[in-house]
Amino acid sequence: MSTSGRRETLSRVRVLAAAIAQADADGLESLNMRGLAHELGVVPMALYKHVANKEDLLDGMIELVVGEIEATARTGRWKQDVRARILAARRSLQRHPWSRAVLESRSAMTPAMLAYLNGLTGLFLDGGLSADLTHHVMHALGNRMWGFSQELFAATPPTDPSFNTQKDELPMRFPHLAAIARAAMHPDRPSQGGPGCDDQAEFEFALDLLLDGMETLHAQNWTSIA
Amino acid sequence: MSTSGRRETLSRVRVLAAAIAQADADGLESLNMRGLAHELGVVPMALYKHVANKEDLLDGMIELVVGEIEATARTGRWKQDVRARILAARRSLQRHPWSRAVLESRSAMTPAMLAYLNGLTGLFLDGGLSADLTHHVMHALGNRMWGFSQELFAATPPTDPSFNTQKDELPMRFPHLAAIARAAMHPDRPSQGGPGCDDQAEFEFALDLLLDGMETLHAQNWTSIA
DNA sequence: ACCTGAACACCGTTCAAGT
DNA sequence: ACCTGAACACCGTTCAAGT
Repeated sequence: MSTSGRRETLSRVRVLAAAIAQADADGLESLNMRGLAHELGVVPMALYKHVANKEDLLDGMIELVVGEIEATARTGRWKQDVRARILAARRSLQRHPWSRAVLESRSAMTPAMLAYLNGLTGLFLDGGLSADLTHHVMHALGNRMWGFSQELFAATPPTDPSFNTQKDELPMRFPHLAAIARAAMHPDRPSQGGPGCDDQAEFEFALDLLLDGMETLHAQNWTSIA
Repeated sequence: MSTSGRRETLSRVRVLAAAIAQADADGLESLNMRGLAHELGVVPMALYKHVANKEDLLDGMIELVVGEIEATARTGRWKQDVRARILAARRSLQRHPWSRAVLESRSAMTPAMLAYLNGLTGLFLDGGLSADLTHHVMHALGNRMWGFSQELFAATPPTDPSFNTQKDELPMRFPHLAAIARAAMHPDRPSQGGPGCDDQAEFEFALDLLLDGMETLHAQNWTSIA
């Protein structure tokens, strides 16, 4: 009952931190207001003093996580700096597997998100890219600017009811997929993200592909009003 | 009561079609089993004869929508063929604004998704790209292969409680974002997807950036075991 | 004025009672 | 055996009754 017990006084960041811990531990679908309140040793309604509702809770969680993205040191070479910054974002957000779904479900920007976007944009502009090109390459980066892999392609194939098929039949029906899956198997790589795929390597491949393309456009003095 | 009334006999595709219509009309969050049953003039439990549960319903909706992607004609030039196929996917999925969220929430592939992936992969392989490179470029395409814009960057800025700020203060806090927003304003473009952004143009810019980069790698006989 | 338990309005889905 | 209404086990959130 006393304030000196194991019960600390509630605050918004304490609520958000507990929510993050819960989502980290048991997944986003396990996060609910009642359980979160129980975890904090308070009655559910007590949470609503610190968050307006569940949407606000999710906004706050993202705000904290995005705010932790490391402001990487700058070398003056924009391509390297952008690369480092995005890989830093990836390190931060990968620690919270739920962050991708929550980020993508947000409809409004938070200050920390805007700050990250502003910083990334500044790296391009300071590198000499025009505002026009920078605007376009920011769009081209898309959600990859947060360091997410686009894991949909790597999702597991089967478990469909109408799929009453031996797994041996899959290569017959989808021979091209089988071919590239075989190619990915060849090297003895750590299997992660997909069958035989190195998720980090795939991410960096895609990022470098984009960055190199941007560099080429910049060198060509690309403009949208062609 | 008679089967000749306005009540047609229920089937899986009729359930799925009604669910798609509902999500198209009022958004994904408005889709629920009870309301869907009401719409179809049946009792909620009747749906469970045709879909195992709500997850299965969502799987089926995606299956139908992805199955409608046009199998575009082939010219023999892989870059052009991939471009056309992806823009066809975009046309199909853009008709259903909920499809992005549902697709990305799926953890297992459905047959129609595998068929689309297999077809797209085949365009690269038939174009002469190695299985190794094709595997990597499929990852690099990521969810853009479905034609989604990565709209997170274009989300609306404000509506944060701690953001007690005149909107005039935003350019001061995020000058780089203001600079590229100004650049996007310049031409008299149809505003869509973001402030002053042409969503379709941005999508094609990013797609072409990727395709051109892939072409360069292919010309260089790129391999992952460098 | 503040806190909080019960209650409300929803869900997806189970289950048992009816036919 | 099949269908279906009621019920169950959850939600997020409101609200009114306590202090």
